[in-house]
Amino acid sequence: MRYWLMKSEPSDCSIDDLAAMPNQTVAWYGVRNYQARNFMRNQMSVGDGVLFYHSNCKEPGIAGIAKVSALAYPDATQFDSKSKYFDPKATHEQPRWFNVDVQLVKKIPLIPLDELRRHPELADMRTLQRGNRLSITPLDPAEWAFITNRLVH
DNA sequence: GCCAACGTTGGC
DNA sequence: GCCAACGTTGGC
Repeated sequence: MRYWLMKSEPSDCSIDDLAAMPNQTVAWYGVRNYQARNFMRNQMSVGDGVLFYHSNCKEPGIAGIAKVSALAYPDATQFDSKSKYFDPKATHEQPRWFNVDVQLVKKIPLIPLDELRRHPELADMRTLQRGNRLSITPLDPAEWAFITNRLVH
């Protein structure tokens, strides 16, 4: 059992969009960064905890709790020439990109980024580090516990 | 819209 | 394998 923070642009898929999906589940397609892909493909298990983070928006922060609901499988958009995520170098025999499914556990009152930054317990969180751009980052169990027990109201 | 930071690409 | 150029991310 591991814990993750996963960024989503609300203009693309917000917490409310996730809540409106069938089974409140979304395929986390479109990741085109090898480190983030490797986290999904090599390390994620069904049941892993996910903090659903709104990025690149007016109020960045944690918008909900979710979980991994399906192991990584080939990202369908890499084969779709009409998709902006199309990858001509990917084949069905040798897929390059993978995604897990993420299912909503609960929407929470937004925990803004500046609040996360105020807590010394979270000083080492990868997402808060200078220059970090990874859309998927692992969380320490202690960080997960602090956020879900202390910051979620 | 700016721009710092960082990943990727491709010529050599 | 180096590294400059370029593209993207994402907070502000």
